[in-house]
Amino acid sequence: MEKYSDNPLDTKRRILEAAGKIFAARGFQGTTVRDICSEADVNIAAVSYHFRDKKNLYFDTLKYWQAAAFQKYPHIRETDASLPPEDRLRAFVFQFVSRMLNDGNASWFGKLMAKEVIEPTEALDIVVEEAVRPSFEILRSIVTELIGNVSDERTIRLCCASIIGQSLYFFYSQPVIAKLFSGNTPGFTEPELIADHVARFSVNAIKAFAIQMKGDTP
Amino acid sequence: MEKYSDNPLDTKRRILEAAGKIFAARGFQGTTVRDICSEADVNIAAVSYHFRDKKNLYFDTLKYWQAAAFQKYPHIRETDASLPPEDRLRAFVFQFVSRMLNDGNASWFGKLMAKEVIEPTEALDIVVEEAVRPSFEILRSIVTELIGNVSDERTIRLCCASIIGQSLYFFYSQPVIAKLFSGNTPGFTEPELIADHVARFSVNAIKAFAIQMKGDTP
DNA sequence: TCATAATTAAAACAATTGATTTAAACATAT
DNA sequence: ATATGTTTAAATCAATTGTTTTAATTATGA
Repeated sequence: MEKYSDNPLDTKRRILEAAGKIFAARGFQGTTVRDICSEADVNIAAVSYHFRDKKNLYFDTLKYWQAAAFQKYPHIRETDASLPPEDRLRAFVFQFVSRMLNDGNASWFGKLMAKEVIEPTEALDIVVEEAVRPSFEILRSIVTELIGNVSDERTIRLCCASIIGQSLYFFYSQPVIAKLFSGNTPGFTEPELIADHVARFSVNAIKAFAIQMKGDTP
Repeated sequence: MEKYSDNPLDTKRRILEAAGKIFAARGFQGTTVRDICSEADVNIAAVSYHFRDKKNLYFDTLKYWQAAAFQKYPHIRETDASLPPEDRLRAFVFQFVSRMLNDGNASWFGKLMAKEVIEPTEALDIVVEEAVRPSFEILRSIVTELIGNVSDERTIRLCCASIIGQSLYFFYSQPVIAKLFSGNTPGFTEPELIADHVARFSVNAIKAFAIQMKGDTP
């Protein structure tokens, strides 16, 4: 048969790569370790040996691809704080959407995350604490600056949710949108165009909020 | 053991009820026919007898609960066209969110739909054509009226997507939001409050759009 | 070179699952 | 009431799946 891998780490990594692809496509339940091992071109026993069991492999896969996604599309930097909040919001949405929509491997984290949100397992904690919360805190600071100091915590949170919700929709619903518009979907797939729209839409909304609230509490 | 059902239709319906609950909770792959039959308190063979196989049962379950959800929360009526578009948008979002968030059985359709969107099967067609498209058309007419006749089709679609995206987020992300805010989530679970926020946020955004576009094409 | 540990291959196991089979229980009509 | 077709019960099948076992292969170090 085949020769052993040149690098002992190679087998482990090949499994993680294959697992990302297949878990992302079919979910935890829909994936068999045989599928993964076949895709990775390794023996079935390698999963038990390197990862103990399927569930642990799933955890490690999630962490592996989360790291990959955030390495390619890191959180927007603190130094960007000099920019006006409108620009920072657009940059945030762009990073957020790119991290998931990015063609190829990096998008596997987004798909894994989506499945985890819709049908949570014990791994939801990882997703929330290491991906959702950091993003949310950054967004919160942008929205807070944008809306001014006239607003309460609840309003800020709702506005953040509105922005995240829009951003996610363009990712989640790709198959639905394709069917709905018969594939004619200009502006629904390119991260730049999505970011432009979501940022503009949301800035408009929040600025009007700010004006309305200033009127409420003169 | 138990006596037979009083009504011969009872068995079939009991299976559909149980299937809705369990498919919604665990997805197609994560559900076993034994689980469903146990929950429905019927014999395993009843599934083959009444629904041919598991896949067909899943289809019928989807249709059954879709009908139930739309019976309880129908599309907003044409007669509402007399209302201003702001009010109609709020009513739309309220119906849309209630249809999914509604506690108890009716929410099963929303959960089934969410899973179908994230991990599509052959049943995605049913979801898009019978649930998504009709809703989208209604929303489109509201947004068109709201934004005025100065806008192009693409902008209208993007605004519709922003509204649907927000609405869905408050449903999809209940588990994430609960973790993120440690269960302290006022305004994130009640359909009325969600509808208030989403409608206000979106009306603000769209009206500003309308003004900006009027400036673009004088 | 040889011994020891690490890694992989191949086969097998035990449990689960979708589906079927066979016989019994039921309802309905004549 | 009896016959006929319908529905359910219980057992069984065949295939799949996660995991383990055993043996072979490779790398490493004295």
